Amino acid sequence: MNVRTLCLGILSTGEASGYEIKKDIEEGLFSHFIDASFGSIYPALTQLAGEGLVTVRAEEQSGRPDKKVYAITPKGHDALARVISVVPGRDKFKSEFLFQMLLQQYITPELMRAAIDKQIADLEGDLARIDECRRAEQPLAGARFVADYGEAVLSAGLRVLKEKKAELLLALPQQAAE
Amino acid sequence: MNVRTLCLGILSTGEASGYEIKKDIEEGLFSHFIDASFGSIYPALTQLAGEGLVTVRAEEQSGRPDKKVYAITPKGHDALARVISVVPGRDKFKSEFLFQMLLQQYITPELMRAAIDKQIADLEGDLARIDECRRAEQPLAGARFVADYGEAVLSAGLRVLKEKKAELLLALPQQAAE
DNA sequence: TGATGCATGTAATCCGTTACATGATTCA
DNA sequence: TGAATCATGTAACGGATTACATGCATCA
Repeated sequence: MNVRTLCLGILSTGEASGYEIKKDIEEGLFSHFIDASFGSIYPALTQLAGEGLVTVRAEEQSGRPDKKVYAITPKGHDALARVISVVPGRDKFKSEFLFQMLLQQYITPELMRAAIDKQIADLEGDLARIDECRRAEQPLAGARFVADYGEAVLSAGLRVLKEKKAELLLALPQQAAE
Repeated sequence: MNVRTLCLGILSTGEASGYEIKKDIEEGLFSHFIDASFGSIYPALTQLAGEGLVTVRAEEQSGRPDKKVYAITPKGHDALARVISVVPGRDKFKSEFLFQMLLQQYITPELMRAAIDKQIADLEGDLARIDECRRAEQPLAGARFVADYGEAVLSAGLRVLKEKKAELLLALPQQAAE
């Protein structure tokens, strides 16, 4: 699933500018299972507009570039329905953290601790974000399910991490645990 | 973290050919948080050998191309220790499945059911793989932790999915649930 | 006899990130 | 005064996937 489809999906919930789409991806319900940068979002929107799948409207602003507000068209809805109508591919999960834990013999106890603490902070941050999304009323049908799924997965990881942290640090050469 | 480092990491647990490395990535402990294809593994190994971070030994075989067995060198160990000694980046999780669940209004009940069933099968497959890894004795220090973490995360997702499956299917337009 | 596993490699292509370019406003 | 937010865009570059090329052995 590419940025093109992602933009179409977000626009299906209401009009938005490229900048706002980026924020949705970073802070919204999409945030914990999708990524995209401006460098891919802006070209995707231009392309989508060129194909008539979205419309553009320039909103004038003082002291800033015009805000380009995109809205999905019926043709865009059709295209979205089409690309989304295939059995989805496998989830992809990449974790430098787990790679590091596997190869812990090569790192210092300090780095080990820093890595674990960062991971805990990341997970807690993600959970907080999901919580916020829950508060805000979501226009999407599956919002609650996605929030529940994300919360379950993230808090399961967090739980294991907190349980095993002391053990992981104790197993290291010298140096006491926290 | 790139395929180069990944190969180095796998070779740190013992010598292997490119083909075997691929199998490790697909079936071993690495499988649920890393991906790589032959198209990236073979060039990475050639590069690594060129830099003296690994050695190559050709094992003759009947009726097949020589098997090239790679082994990490002290220089390779140093390089691995160096690249691994930074606080890891954020986990990256991509899920077409969750995207589809969010946009469920656009898909048919049949596809919905197929997607959920596939996700359940994928998760169960991953869990079975972790279980197998646990049985096999792992040379890596963090193996147990990574297995525990992976199992917790995957089974949390699986639990939610099974709990909400009926609900998800009932929420759809016509068509009865299973 | 046809799929799957073993075994290596290259080239085209895709898709995306990072960095750069520009610049006003607002908050601390 | 310096950072963060708003706002859009391009170009260089990187990194990996996919498809192609080759071919024997084994199992069902």
